[in-house]
Formats: sequence, C-alpha cells, structure tokens
Amino acid sequence: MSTSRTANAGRRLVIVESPAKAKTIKGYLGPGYVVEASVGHIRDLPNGAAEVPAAYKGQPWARLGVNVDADFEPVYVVNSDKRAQVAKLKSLLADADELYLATDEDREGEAIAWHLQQVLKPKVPVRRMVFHEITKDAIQQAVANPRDLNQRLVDAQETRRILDRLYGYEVSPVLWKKVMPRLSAGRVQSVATRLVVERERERIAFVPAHYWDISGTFAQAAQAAARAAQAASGGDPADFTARLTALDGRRVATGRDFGSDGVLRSVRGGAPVLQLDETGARALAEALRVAPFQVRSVESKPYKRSPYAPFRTTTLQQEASRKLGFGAKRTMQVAQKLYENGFITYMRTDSTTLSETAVAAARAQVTQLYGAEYLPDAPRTYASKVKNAQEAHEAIRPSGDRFRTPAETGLTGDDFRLYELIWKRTVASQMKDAVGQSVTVKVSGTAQAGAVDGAELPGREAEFSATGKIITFHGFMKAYVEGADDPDAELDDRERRLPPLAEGDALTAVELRPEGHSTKPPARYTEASLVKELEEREIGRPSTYASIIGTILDRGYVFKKGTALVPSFLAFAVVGLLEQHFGRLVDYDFTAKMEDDLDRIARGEAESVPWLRRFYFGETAEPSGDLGEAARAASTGGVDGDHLGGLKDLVTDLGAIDAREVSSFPVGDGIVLRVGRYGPYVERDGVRADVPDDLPPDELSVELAEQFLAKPTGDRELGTDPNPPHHTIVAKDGRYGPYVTEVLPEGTPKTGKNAVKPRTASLLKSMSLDTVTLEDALRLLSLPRVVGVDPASGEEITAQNGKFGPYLKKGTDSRSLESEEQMFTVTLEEALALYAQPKQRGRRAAAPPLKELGEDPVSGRPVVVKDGRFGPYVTDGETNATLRQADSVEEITAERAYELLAEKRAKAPAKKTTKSAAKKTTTAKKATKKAPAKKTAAAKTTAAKTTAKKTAAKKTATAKTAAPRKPEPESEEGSG
DNA sequence: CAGTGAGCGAGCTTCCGCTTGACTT
Repeated sequence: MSTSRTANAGRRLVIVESPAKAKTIKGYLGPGYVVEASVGHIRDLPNGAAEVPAAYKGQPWARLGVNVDADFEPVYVVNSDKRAQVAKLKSLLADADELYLATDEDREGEAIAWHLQQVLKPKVPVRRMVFHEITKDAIQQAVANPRDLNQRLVDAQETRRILDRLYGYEVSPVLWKKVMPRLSAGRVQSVATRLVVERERERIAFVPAHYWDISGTFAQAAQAAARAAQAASGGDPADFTARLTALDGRRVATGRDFGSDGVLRSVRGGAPVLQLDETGARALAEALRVAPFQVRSVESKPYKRSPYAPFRTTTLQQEASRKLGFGAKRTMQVAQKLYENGFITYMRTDSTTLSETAVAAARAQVTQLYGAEYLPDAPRTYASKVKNAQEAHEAIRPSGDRFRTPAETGLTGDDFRLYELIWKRTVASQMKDAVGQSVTVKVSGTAQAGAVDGAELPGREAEFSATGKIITFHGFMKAYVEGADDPDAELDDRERRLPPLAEGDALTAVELRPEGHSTKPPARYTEASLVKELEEREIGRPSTYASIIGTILDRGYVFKKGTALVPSFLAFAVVGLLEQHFGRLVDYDFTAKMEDDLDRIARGEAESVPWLRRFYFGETAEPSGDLGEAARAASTGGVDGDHLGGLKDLVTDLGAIDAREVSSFPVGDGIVLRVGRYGPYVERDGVRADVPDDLPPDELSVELAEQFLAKPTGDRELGTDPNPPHHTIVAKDGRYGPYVTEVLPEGTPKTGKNAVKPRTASLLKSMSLDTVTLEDALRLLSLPRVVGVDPASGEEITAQNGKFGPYLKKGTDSRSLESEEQMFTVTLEEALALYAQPKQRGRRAAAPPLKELGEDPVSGRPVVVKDGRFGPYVTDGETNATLRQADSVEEITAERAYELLAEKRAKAPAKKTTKSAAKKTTTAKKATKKAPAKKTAAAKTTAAKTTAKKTAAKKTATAKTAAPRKPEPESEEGSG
C-alpha cells in the first residue's frame, strides 16, 4: 500500500462497485493501479431519526431527509456500514496521483461515482471510466478513454431517489394511521402487491364454465398389417388421438370460448359455437361408435424455433424456478457465489448481450460438442426486450474466454445445477434454429342416429382434429429447452408423431371418450411470474427483484402457498386504500412514466426541482413544459381552480379516508370481513369470529364464513358452571390477553336496555390459556370479591383485577394490591390499613434518579436520568426526553442530555419559532435568487433561464447545509 | 375481537437501489 512512487509512473486508484470485479480488473491493469471497490452506494438519505445529523433535527422535514421547503435539498449521510470502506478509500487516495471512478455505467453507477467524488474530495485529477464487459481489452480501452462525470444522469438518479423517499415516507404513515403500524407503501412494492391482489380479485369474480367434447383414438382401417409393421420398426405410431372440433359445421366450444363470467363469448367469424353438455357428448360418442371415419384433410406447415436469448436476471430467476424449483432469493444467492468464485459473469443485469469473447467461446463450444452443422454462419445477437434496460453489464454467462463445461468446474449441488443451466442456455443461444414440420389432420365421421335409443343428438357430422410435430433438425434444442410455467403446456421439444396419413384414408375409431372440462380461473403469480410481470412494466431493477418479493412477504401482504403468492386480506385493505385515495401512485404506468421523465432529465430536457415540486406540492404556476408525466400523475385532480393537488395535500388531509371502510369487505348474507389489528375476522350482527391469517381470500365463501361464526375461534371450553344458570365457561385470547368468560344462551340481548353482559376475567399471570382449569375460571369469575364494609363510611370494599393489576375499590377511591393472590385473601383489616395510607401518586415518584447530570444551561434546572414506562429518559423537571437508540444510561454525558432536552424543546412548543424560521429562510433564498441575476447584468441572458436560476438556488441551499452538493457547472463561473 | 380504578417523558415504524459480509440458526 505504501510502496514508493516511481518518478514517471504515477499511482492510480480505480474504484469499482464490486469487490469481485476489483479482483479481476486488478489482473488486467497490472502495477501502477490500485483497484478497490466502493461496495455499492456509499451514501444515502438518512434512514430514520437516528441517522439525521444533529443540525437538521427539529426541522419539520428532518423525518424525510429531504428539505422539501428548499428545492428538495437532500441530506446525505455515509451509511454506518460503509464508513470503514470509505476510510479505506480515503487512505488509498492519499497515496494516489489520479483517481478513476469506474462504477457501472448506468444511472445508479453514475451517482455512486458522484458521491465518491463528494465524499473523498480528491485533490488529484479525477476521471470517469466505463466498460460493459470485463476483458483485458475492454478494461485497457476504458482506462485509455476516460470521460467526465455526467451530471445530468446524476440529477436523474437523485430525482428518483427523492421521489421514492417522499412516496415511501409520506404514504407509509397514512397506513399506520388508517390500517396498522409498521406497514409500508412504495412505488415498487405497492404496485407489486396490487398486481397480486388484482389477480385474486379476478379469481374471486371468476365463474367457471363447464363443457364437454370427445377425445377419439383412430387407426387406419385397411392397413392393420402395415400398421403393426411400422409400429414394430419404431417409426411412426399406429394410431393417434384427435379431439372433436366441429359438429355439423359448427365449431365445438373449448375453454377459450368462455369469458371469466362463465358465459360463452360472442362468436368470432360468424359461425355460432356449439357448447356440448354431458348428455349430448355421451349420446354423440355412442352414435359415432360404429361410424366409418375418413381423413378429410392433411395440412403440413414448416416448423421453426429459434433459441432463447442468454440469461438476464429475471429470465434466470424464472428458469431456475421452473427447472430447479429455486425461489428468487435462492437463485441470487447461488449466482452470487458463482460470480464471486469466478464461474459466471455478473448476475444482476438487464442485458442479453454477449461480449465478443463470449460469443467466440460459445461458438467454439458448439462446434466442439455438437458439430459444425449446429453452428449458424453468423453469431446471433439479441436485442434487449427490456424497455428501461440500462445495460451496464453483459448477459449472465459462464465467465472467461473459454467456457468450462459443468463437469470441468468441479461444482456440486445447487452451484452445479445453476451453472449448468447458465452454461446450456449460453451455448444454445449461439446454435441454429430447430426446424421440422407441423401437421394438422382433420378426420370426419357421421353419427348413426339409429344407434342410440331415443337420445337426441346434438349433431351428426363430426369433425376431429389432431396436430403432430416432427422435428427434422433439433438445432439448439439439443442443448437447451425452456421450461413452462403451466405444467400442462406442451414443451417445445416434444415431438408428437402422427401416422403417415393421406386425404381420403379410411379410419376406424378405436376408442371415443366423452370428456368434461371446466374453465379455470387465472393462475396466481409465483415469485418468478411476478418478477416477469414487474420487469415488463419497467418496475424494479435487477438488484431488487428478489427483495421486492421479500418485502411484500415480510409486510404480510402476501404469503406463499406452495410456489403461489397469495395476497392476505391485509393486502386487500391496503391496496384498496391506495387505489381509492392514491390512485395515480399505484397506477401500473406510474414507474414507466417516471422513467420517461428521468430520461428527459438525464438528457437535459427537464429539470429535477420543478418536477419534484409538482409531484409533491401539486401543480403551480410553473411553466408546464418541463413537467413530466409521473409528476403530473401524482396530482389529484382539481382542488381549487387549476391547482392540482400533490402528494403533500393527499397525506395531510386524511379526513376523507374512512379507516373502517377500507378494512371492510362484504362477504354476503350480512357478513362482513374486516381486517383488524389482530388479523382478519368476520362479523355479522356484532358476532365476530377469527379468520385464519393464511386463508386464501378466494376461498372465503358465505358458507365458510358461517362456519367461522358458528364457532368463534380461540375458545377453549373449560366446562359448565356448577351454579345456575349453568353457563358454559370458555377461555379466550382477547386484545388484553387471555381471559375466561361465560357463554350466554342464544337470543340473549347484547345491546339495548335489557342487555346482559357475560362475566369476564383476565387470567392471572401464573395461568396460561392452555392449562387454565374450570376451577381457576370459577375463582376468577367470582371477582370482584367483597372484602367487607368500611365502618367509617359504610361503603363496601371490593377486591378485583383491572388494567393496572389487582386493586381495592371503595366507591371511587382505589388502592393497588401487591399481588394477584391478595384479591382472594386480603382481609378487611389489611384493606383498611391500605386505605389509611395516602394514594400512591405516580409509581415512579419515589424512585431515585438513575444519574444526576448537573444543571441544564438553558433552564438552569438540575438534569437527571430516570427510568420510565418507555425506558430511561432525561428530565430537567419540565422537559423530558427519552434516550435514543445510540444512548445508554451508563455512557450518557451531561452534554448529550442537554442536547436531547434542547432538541425536545425545539420540537413541541416551538411551533411558532419553526414557522417564522422557515419563512425567513424562504425570504432569504428569494433574495439571493434575484440578486445575482441583477448584479451580473446577465439579465439579458435570461435566455439561459431556468438552468441558471436553479443553480443559483442550489448554491444558496448548499451554503446552508453541511452535506456537500454537486460541483457547479463550469459555465456558471463565466455567466456569474 | 372483554371490561376496567391513577397517572406518569415517547419514539419509532416506512421507501428504492447499489453492493457484501458479519452475524446467528
């Protein structure tokens, strides 16, 4: 590290994103270059209150980490887990004469490079170097041809980051208030959840249709001998299966002819479609049994199939799921390991492009393993199918300029299987098409009406149809065939051979089987199919697909049933709320529109601040030219006049959001499903019953809900009260914990004047729901116990259990008891003794302070640390402040205590102060904004307009904040 | 989602995208 510098060869520090990449590149650059990784982003907006720098605490926007009142100035902090790496980079830079920022060439990579520059503050020349494949040539080329940092691209990334923060950190709290705490909403996860919910809605609304057809096995009538010979020779089959497709010229309905409502769709092309029922199908099969059949037509078409593109992240996840049964997370973990150990290229990519060396390696391997006839003349190239692809990397492929065969790798288990998949797919992508013939045969026969007694035939002229496929050259299929999501789907490589048939051939029906079918609701998403859907909609990035699934699972929005993703009722409530009140934010096109706008910012055709302003504050008098679709999309529609509300308005006035309504779903028959804090339950006329958390919503029928209601869940019958009226005693788990209660007979009025309430009692701490006995329950239900009468006042004293534990009660006067057992044992004398003492006001009042920290410089009052309900806190007797996560009673200093108190004072009562301060800031900013424009006399260059304005504003903001901002554009010096 | 007799300092949750370990099971 501290090797001496030679006179003419300076030391260059090259920073890439990934350590594995650093290792490889080091080998290509040789001495004179130190290659180190940033290990991803090094700075970000503060995560929560704990990470907000002290200078911004108390600001109304501190929670967001973005100063929404000053042009959305972001606060950046070096993530705690990156501090060590940043320190390392700084020390390496100290020994370097030149800095190469070699982060990925995409929006995020450009931003990482900018953050590196801001944090490392290099005093040596800085160059931006980019490459898309890691080969010696490419790296050396890149080093020789550096460019400058693309500030617009950095702006686009920052805009994306801020939008996501505002969306996530403003909308999530709405869910905490209206649904339950700890929930979350975000640009990506909320749409992912919505997709799953909508699919479930489709399934719920789905009405299956039932239809019948006939499957027939046919053989050539006159050629029994020849047939047998052919079969024996292992060539074509002797018979074949065909399905009834038409009757009297009318097409027979198949699943595709029905809508999701179970109704036969109106017919395409004029001819009405015939829906066969069971009776008709059986009668027809019977009437066809003895009929002669003949081949009506044989149609042959050439078949061709091209190989699939090499893997990118999503297709790898899909295929690993289909073929290896891996979840997205497991796939990525295994791939990461393969990448780090040098077996494959980078696994988080949206590109299907292979480098030239990779193409050469694949082609060499095709020739070697399959022969030259499998190699196309020219290399195959694959255009990206991903609309917002950033293509910073190659496709996922075996690494190196000569691919190791799976056997050569020495890999085992999951590693081997995933490598083999990647290897096969890559090699196959450079092979020839598979070609062959696909054949359609139509067979006709006439039903013999007389053959069936009495039954009415749905028709007489029957037409059967069969398709076959013969692959004459397998091409890439020799190496690789893609799996199917639908297990019933036919695989591409499967040949279906038909006997050699000619028009007019006579056939006999070996068997005719009437078959009933039902249409099926759309299948639920799997991890892989959801990821595919998200990618198609340009939502999420390769590095996040697996974690998106993780997030919606963690939040309880979806759960897995086998491989299927099933939405919870909670997800229905959350998605419903978002659709009704934040409709445009969960619009499926929101992200795609945002991407368009970010592209415009990256091209310099739009600006970040007005775009964010419109998204957050709504439409203003800003010229609309540079405002994008997504920002507009967030606006809610006319609030007053032509002002369109932004996100802030939406989250400020929550009066219109009826929490009860968003959590309620009618089941039918007066039953309502509600999502409560403790999970879903059904309710009818005040009777409630738990619904299992993992009940798929499409399985909740009225019947099932009735079942739940008939036997409210969580009850454990303990027995019958031996005393009249002999109610059943049950133990339940309630919102205040486990308790026992009695079951009142049906028809007992629960509300109104004559309402009868059952006795209830919480279990003692020594009891548990599983072990509580009838005796325990009866003892508990005997409370409150009359201890005696106060001779002084004549008032009755009772002992009972309450929310603060056991206590005595005399009229409105109460005293806490020491133990639960005392409720049953305390005597009148002891009770009177307790009442003789004054009430203990404030349980903590007597507790001595944990620590004394001198006098507060502001209030001049002594500061102490105390222990309270919410843990330790500091107080000066007037202001209280809970210790933060980073603080401890042992380590806290007096200075820190004063700081906490000052922060607290600044927050609550200082509303007025904050406001006026904010006002001042705004005024000051406006002033500075105008001033330079006047001073520079460049007023005529207002043609240079908004850009200059924005820069000036940003500059002002920069001066106020500790976090360094972007370098000013060079042109600014000249104009200013 | 039961029903209740005081009175006491809340603070935190959450987003999306880049990257790996360092942990524990």
